[in-house]
Amino acid sequence: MPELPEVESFGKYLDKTSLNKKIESVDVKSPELLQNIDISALKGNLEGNKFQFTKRHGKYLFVYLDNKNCLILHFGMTGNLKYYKKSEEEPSYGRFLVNFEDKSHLAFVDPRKFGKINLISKMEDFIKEKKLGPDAARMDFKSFIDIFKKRKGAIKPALMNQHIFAGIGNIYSDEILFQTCVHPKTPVNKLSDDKLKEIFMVTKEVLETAIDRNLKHEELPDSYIIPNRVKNGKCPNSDVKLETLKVGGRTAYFCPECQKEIL
DNA sequence: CGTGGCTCCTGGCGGC
DNA sequence: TGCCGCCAGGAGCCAC
Repeated sequence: MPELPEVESFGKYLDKTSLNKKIESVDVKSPELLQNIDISALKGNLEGNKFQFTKRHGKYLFVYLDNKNCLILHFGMTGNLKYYKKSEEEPSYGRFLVNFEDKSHLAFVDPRKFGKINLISKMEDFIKEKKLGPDAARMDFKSFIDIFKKRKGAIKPALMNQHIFAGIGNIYSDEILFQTCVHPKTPVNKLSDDKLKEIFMVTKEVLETAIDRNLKHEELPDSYIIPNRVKNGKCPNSDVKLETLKVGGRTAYFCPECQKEIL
């Protein structure tokens, strides 16, 4: 699930449910998710304090505490947040539970345990340490063009590379390439300036649309490839059967008619 | 620099 | 039904 638009939604969900409540206790059920901190230090930072506000960078959610430190959540492939009021509603695969004084709870749910939890005092330090590029929803055209003009490899892995721009993953990169009629293996240096500009514009638009629809719990537009990104799925424009390819180790779905390979 | 392969972990699905 | 292999919206590491 969690690429940039989903993480944006998780942030809004946390804002809506869990800010300014005193944290009574914390249950770390899967300590292996903790990266730069141990259980007691995490408890020491959270217990007795409150979540104040959230920020997002790429696929990371930064949850600021009133002690100025910041809890950092990464959702891996299957991470999610679940707020609930009664302990019998505790979800399966809750790896990390925050128990508030008002007896409600926020669970970090993650069946596959690819999620990661960090605690740090400065968001900027973390971004630097992880070498994350600018957030894809906030990138500007000039930096986009400067970076992509120098690239040589395939476009899809470049879009997914968190060191270039952060937030785009396998699913949304497929959408961006579908909307711009670009084959996922196209080398970046074979794309015209106009095409690069189009990719930039469409990236912004796709991310904004997905964020908007996520928040409203609405489906993506019918013209999108994502809802058709299933076995035997068809191109929403032509009814042609979608094909798959391994690109950068991930499965790309694309329309062989709309997205011709440039050789 | 860029790519491909492997790893972490768990559940769901299709095939035999 | 049971078992097996494969796949899954992430990302770090290593070898070429």
